Amino acid sequence: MTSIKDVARDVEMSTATVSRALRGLQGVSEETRGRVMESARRLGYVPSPSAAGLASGLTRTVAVIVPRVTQWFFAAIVQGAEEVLRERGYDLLLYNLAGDASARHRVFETNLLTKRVDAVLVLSLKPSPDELDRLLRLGRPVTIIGADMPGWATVRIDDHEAASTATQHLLDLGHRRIAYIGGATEGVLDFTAPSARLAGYRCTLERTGAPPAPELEADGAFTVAGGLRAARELLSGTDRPTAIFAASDEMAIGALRAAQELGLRVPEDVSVIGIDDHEMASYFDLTTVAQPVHEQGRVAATQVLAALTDDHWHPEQVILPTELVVRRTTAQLRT
Amino acid sequence: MTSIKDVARDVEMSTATVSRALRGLQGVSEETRGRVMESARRLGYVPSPSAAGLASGLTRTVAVIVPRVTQWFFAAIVQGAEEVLRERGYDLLLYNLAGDASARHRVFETNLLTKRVDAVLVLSLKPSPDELDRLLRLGRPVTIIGADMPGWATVRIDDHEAASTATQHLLDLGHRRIAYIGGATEGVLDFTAPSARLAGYRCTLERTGAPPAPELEADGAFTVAGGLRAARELLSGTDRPTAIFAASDEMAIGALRAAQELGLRVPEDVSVIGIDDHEMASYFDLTTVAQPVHEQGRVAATQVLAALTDDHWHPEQVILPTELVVRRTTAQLRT
DNA sequence: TTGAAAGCGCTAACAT
DNA sequence: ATGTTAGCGCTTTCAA
Repeated sequence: MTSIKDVARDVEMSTATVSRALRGLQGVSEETRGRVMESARRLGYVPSPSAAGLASGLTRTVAVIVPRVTQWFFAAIVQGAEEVLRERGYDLLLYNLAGDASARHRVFETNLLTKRVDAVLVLSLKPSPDELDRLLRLGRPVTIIGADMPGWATVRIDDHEAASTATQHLLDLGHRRIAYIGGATEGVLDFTAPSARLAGYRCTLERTGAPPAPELEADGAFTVAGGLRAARELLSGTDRPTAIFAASDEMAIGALRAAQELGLRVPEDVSVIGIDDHEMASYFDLTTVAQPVHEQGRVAATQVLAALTDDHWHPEQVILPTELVVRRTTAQLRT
Repeated sequence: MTSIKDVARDVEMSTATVSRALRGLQGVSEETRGRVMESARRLGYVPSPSAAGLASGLTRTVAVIVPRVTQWFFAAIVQGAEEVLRERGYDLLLYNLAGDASARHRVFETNLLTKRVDAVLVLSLKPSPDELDRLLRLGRPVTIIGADMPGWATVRIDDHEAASTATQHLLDLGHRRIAYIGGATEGVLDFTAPSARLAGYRCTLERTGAPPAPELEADGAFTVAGGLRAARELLSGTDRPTAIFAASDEMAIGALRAAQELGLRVPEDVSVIGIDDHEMASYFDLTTVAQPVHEQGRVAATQVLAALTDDHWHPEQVILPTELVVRRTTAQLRT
């Protein structure tokens, strides 16, 4: 393996100069840089990240902690983050918790990340106080995506508002019995969105004078299967809701399925709206409140990289806009 | 930052012994190991992967090169691989090409990976001869998933057979005008599955005496949108096919959509079958040839780790079984 | 603009 | 079972 030393010998210069030339630092004459680059190429020089990391304390690697890569939403954020990291020459270390508490424990509790990454991106997880403490002690930039964590750098949408938009859309269509399918407001993969969305739903309903009814609120675990189960329950009782607001498109898709199973037509018999604008949403004709998923990944990555370079940077809370996308699963209430 | 040296000083032993104790090597008395562990914990010792990597030449990191994480199929494989890597204490470096030729170039051409990872997993990509050459010169275990590359360690399904199963299912239902939606057999994100599946389709048709008709073969680019476009075309002509076999579930979902747009009922007017058993397949009632996606990731990861530890290991070609899953998008031909 | 030299934190070969 | 001793390949003062 040819090292910086071989190149130095080849161009008859010190390794220090070669290192500087290779990294594009200033204070190297153009002629020298040219000779170094040429020699490096000719000798097939490949830098050693381990050696650079050991010497500089920087790894040019960012950890991304994700609840489940198999969920389109998370994968899209990862993709966004990867793009900007790659552009800037950073590598992405993926930690997929996949609903596994021990995986979560391993990533947060052991100081696994300490000397391994320059920054951390946490997706849609609400770290516990203890976990936050460990993240803080990493002494590295951390950005949290999709959760509201005051004092931390975050990138998210206004979940309360998004839920409000969805609920209001149904109200505007004349619906009054509006069910809500959400998710546990705490647990292994908890984040702050579920509670904010639930609150947005309740608030908006209350403004109409209609008090939220507990029997209209169900847990769909933010999965298609969960949404299916929840909607089955909601729709099979007597006095069923005329509309369902699911806090995620996947749950909404489950709800569509439940309606179909029960012989209910959408939107004639029941309207359904979700949040996300999932890649499959348009194929289900799903009305939804779209959020810029991919973009959240890009912004978060940009943010940690800025923290890494800017001398005095301080945590920022970015809130990205959402937009109501009306398709064909919501319609005027039939009287 | 406390290092191995601090622990050595604390327990009054050499760094070599501490290193051995920490790594669980044999040749360390139980008493010593205990004291070292206790001291390490007490001092808040965190190992430095860079230092270990530099000294040992091993990074305990595996690169996973994926066409697009946002596609469920790839994400599921990544998840499978991540599980076994994590169990064994390896980290996963994600390289997402996302249809970007320059990203592909960057990963393969520059020797980015050389001193960075211990092994490489390549998903559903057919490396060019030049790329294969570079992979080979990494001198590291490489496993290719979803492509048929003789001489290399691979994990995949029998694509020819899977396509045959799907086609035969349609034939068994009485269909004769069976269209095929596949994907380019070369390009930036090419792999060997498209051609094998096309061949399986053609072969099976030929056995019935029906020569494959070029006008029944379309390109759906392995995406929902592509499948939609292709099926629109196929279904709007005169003498339209009575069944469509899409080489992936996503394209099949697009085909379902096209049928719906054109006012055709599935399966009464047209049968549709896919390959994969995508997580959304059951919600579309899609008949498909299921493949063990997650498992392919696990097997591939297990394979490279074995290559890393076994003294004399040689590349193996693992073929995982597929299974016809009949749902409600295929039915007997109506005469 | 360049060089000398120390050292980042660990592993591994060789001793004992 | 434990210690000694070289590095691994790079970055980073400090000097020139």
